[in-house]
Amino acid sequence: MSNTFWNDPIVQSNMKTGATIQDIAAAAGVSKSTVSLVLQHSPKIKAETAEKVREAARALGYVYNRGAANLRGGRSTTIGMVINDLTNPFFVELLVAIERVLAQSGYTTLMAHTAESVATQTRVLQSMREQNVAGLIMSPALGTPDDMPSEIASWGIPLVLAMRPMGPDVDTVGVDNNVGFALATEHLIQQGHTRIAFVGNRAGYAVANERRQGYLSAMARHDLAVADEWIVDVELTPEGGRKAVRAIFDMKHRPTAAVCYNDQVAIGVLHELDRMGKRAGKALAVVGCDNVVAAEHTNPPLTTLSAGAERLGAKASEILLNRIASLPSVSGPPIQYLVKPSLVVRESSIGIPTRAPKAFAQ
Amino acid sequence: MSNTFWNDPIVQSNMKTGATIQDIAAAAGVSKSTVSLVLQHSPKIKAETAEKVREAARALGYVYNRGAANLRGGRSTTIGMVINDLTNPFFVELLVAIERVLAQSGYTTLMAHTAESVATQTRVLQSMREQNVAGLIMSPALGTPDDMPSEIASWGIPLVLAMRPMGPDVDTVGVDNNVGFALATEHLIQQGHTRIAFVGNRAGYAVANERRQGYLSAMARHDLAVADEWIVDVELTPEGGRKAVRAIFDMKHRPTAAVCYNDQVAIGVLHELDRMGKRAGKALAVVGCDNVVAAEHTNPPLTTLSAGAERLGAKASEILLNRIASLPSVSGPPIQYLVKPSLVVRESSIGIPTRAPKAFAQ
DNA sequence: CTGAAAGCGCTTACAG
DNA sequence: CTGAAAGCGCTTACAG
Repeated sequence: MSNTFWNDPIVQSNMKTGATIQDIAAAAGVSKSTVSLVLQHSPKIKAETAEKVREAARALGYVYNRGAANLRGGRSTTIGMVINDLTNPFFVELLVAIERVLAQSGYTTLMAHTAESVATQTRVLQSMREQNVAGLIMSPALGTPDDMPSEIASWGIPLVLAMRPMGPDVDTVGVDNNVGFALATEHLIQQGHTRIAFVGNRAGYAVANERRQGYLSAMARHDLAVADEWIVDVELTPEGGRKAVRAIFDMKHRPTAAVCYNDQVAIGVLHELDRMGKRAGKALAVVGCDNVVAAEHTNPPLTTLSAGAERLGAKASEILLNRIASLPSVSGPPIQYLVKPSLVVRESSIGIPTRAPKAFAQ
Repeated sequence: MSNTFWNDPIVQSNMKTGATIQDIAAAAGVSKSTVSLVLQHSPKIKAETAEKVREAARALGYVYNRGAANLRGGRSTTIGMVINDLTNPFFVELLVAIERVLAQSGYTTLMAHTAESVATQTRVLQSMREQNVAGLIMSPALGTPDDMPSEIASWGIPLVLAMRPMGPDVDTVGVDNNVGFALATEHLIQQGHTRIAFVGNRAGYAVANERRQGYLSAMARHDLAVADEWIVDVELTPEGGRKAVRAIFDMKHRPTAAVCYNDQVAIGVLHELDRMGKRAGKALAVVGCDNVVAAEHTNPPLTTLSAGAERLGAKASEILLNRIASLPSVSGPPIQYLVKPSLVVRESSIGIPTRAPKAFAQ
């Protein structure tokens, strides 16, 4: 086991297996029941007894075994979080916000990343179910089957969707994409643009449809025609954004502005413009969506829609915790919490440095 | 419970509490023991019996209760991951890599974020201990007390540190910062620079010391003097990088190049240069560290040190899984897996666009 | 090849 | 205010 030729890494190899409430009971001269109640801060136990028990627990280096408690009590204090894309900083900000709120409420977060794979997502959900999670927050992978929410419901596990709605019967936290993208488009129109592209089309996916629709409705409202080629179908990545710029500069009736699906795409757009020796805001006005932290530090800084990952994450946690608290009954109608985004105007859409970025509320 | 004024969200409120192995045993006409063995794919059970049991399990919609199994079996299949800073994409890439490897090995990842708070970290570790994690991977918060690793060892939980070493007795996965920053500095010297700044000094922290030391050793090796003010002490954030640029352009003997603590800082440097109407690579050659995905899409693209978050994460998981497998004994000497970073050269350090970035191995 | 029994560490009625 | 007893869902020797 130990070897004379090296120093073992500091791992306590033959620990006495941890103390249990049984050991505490013996040490304190009371019963297991009493120890358990003390640990739960029950008012039923006399203060002196409680103190004696706590003292014994301390002396024995006792560690509460939450798994055992959950098994016996029929509860669970872990919550599963399933994220489709952690390479997008927006989802990381969301994750951090959720983890913080849940931790404050005494819950532990099981984290899983699907990388937009439905197969991975299925596996991960199965695993979380076996881990007996008390609830799930999920940003579903693209292509998730429509019946996934009701399948999860049949497991008896409350579910809150984040950012990607799947119908009115599922608790959801997200963004009013239609309103947001109309706002972004209006901003560009107000800057005098009439030929405006939409970059990052993904026909068939709800969120993409809403965003495109918001853009189209603003264009229509101002009687601005939209050429087919202006709806640029590229991947929702920086690389997609770069490709879109090349496409745009090949068009005969070239747009002078572009609304991007999200900041990831917009960052690619900014990058390709720079590589071509062009300046965003001059050669092409650019607007993104999500207001990731990095959007403040792009060159030039990126104008973008903001809904507040922090707030959305907190709301998702709150809804889920309420559902869990009311089990086994259901505490009210399905909740669709949709934030109307505001526009954070920076240089990428207006061509001159703004020293004090203004947030225009919708 | 149900209300006539709204459609309840689809949450199964009065689920029959899930089937257990007991139920399966009854349905299949065998004992609990047999069911348990079938579930573990034991070769001791006859194929026909196993099939009959599996059939019954399927019919009852049985879900394995991993918590109960772990309690009885004295094992644990969850691993805790404690990350100091998820706003830095490098750590996200690391997290994703680790989570993927652990999931493949049948482990579930408990995730926690400390935001560099030692107090939060202490709380989080306590919670993971109560959750009975089988092991811990941790990127410790700045200012973590030196005895934290031995404290965790005394709990009997294997620990692997990531990116931030805490002495030779603790299993660690990380980067040879000294070698890396010497390499980065040499690169700038080869470009003809003689006045080179180091941006992002944090005296007293091991990693910062190593990085500064690597820079200083390269300068010394080429007999280049280093003015005190060139060691720029700023926060390790984009904002810190911006501040550093302002400081540098106020110096009388102004440096013409800067080695940055990490990509986050470098991105701030690039940004402030742009705001001042200057071009990185021309006005100031810039090198970062981490090779985050975004470094490829900055304007101009960022030259940076790369150690491969993917590889580091995989290695950390592998080391931890080996330690767990060998418990309660210790499988060998402490492991210090230090990657020698390579330099990915892009435009920010050379002033002209590189179409095909080359990676110079150390 | 399969079953009966004990027990992982805790909580929760139920008595007293 | 405290204790004895049952049991959460599983695994693991031990018999047969």
